[in-house]
Amino acid sequence: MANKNISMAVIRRLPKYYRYLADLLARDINRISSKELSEIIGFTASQIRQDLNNFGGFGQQGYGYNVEALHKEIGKILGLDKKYKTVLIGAGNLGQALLNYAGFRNAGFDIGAVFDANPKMIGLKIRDYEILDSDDIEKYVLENNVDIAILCIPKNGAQEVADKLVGVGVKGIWNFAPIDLEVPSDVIVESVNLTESLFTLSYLMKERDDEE
Amino acid sequence: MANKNISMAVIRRLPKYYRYLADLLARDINRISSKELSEIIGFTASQIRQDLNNFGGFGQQGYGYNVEALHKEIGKILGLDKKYKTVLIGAGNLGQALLNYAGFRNAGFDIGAVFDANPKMIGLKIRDYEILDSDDIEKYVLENNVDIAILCIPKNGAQEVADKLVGVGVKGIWNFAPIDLEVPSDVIVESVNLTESLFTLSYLMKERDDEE
DNA sequence: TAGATTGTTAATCGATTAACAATC
DNA sequence: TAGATTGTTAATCGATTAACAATC
Repeated sequence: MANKNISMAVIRRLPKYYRYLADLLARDINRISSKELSEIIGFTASQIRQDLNNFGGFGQQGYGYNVEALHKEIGKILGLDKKYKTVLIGAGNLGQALLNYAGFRNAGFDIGAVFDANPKMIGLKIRDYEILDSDDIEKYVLENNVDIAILCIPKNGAQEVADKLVGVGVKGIWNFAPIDLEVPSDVIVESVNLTESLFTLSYLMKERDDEE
Repeated sequence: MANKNISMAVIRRLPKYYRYLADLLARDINRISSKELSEIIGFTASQIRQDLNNFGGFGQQGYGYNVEALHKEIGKILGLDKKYKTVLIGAGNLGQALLNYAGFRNAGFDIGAVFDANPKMIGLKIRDYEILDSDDIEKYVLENNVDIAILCIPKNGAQEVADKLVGVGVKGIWNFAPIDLEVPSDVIVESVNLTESLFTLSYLMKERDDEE
């Protein structure tokens, strides 16, 4: 066991630090204080120092932080140097959008195969991937030691697919199905729920209109 | 001004209540206590009662909550009965995936037009929509009183497009570009950042592996 | 009525912010 | 050295949980 329980609030700020530091690097800025970073990222300087100190003392009194070094450190903290064998399940529009998404390679997620349950899709090629039959997922996962599955399937059936995946050793799921998957505690689920995001926008728009 | 400042934490739980109540309705369950709901949704009964009481006393002592009535109330709180004129900007894979996404109609977001900057895309038809030239967005927004824009374009240029949209009166943006848009305080931005979600998954996987 | 469960106040917990000694 | 800024402790703020009187 490595880390003293880092809270989710902190974890979800890390990608933001990483992104803003990359922007600074691109602008050839190689030194930044928590105060300056605070002004561009919108967190308090105090919070920034607290957050970073969860993982180590990356700064230097009187100087601030070295942008390149800090960026690299946060990349390591995020585990972007690790490689994970990944499969994509569901080759509909959203699945295809994700397949075209360059972010995977940067994050070390190597998509090995794409599956779909629709007979009309099986055998088609998208982006170098021949779409495989969903019935063969378990076999593939076992033979290829797949770590992570990206789930782009409808709500119905998502839990069953997740159960199957967990049964053959998948340890992480990036879930786009609008459902809260139930998995054992050693399996990680990170969900992107478009409906919840849209409903939140709806709420905020209504609240905005009420304030007039 | 209507509501005494509801915290974001509460707001982001509302869609989840709405979804679980819909599930209960579909199973013909028409009465539920905070304790029972707690067991299926995973929040404490106390939190559920606190959350709901921000908006009114929807329950009845000794009885619990009427599922159908509560579902309807939360729908109203979320503003799902309101209609918003919407445009989709960026007709790439993700844009197309969203266009096929049925959720919009339920949430009252009526997509009136689809835009893209790529000359090869302009004029093509997807799902009854002829893709229009991004150069004509401002004109369209003004003429049609568009309320909300869905932004499915790359990071570069996203801020400029947002500026344009705000300039012609757009009041809400559902943002899929991996950037923190800067907008006036009366404009709502709800972002879905896939990279941040993926990086969070990466962190949690690494943390999980460290614990072995 | 007795039992159940809410609405709401009070207590606790955790996260954010402020402050400042340490130190580069 | 003097000035700047971190790392870290203490204070504050806000969100969650517990408790219970009100009441259906």
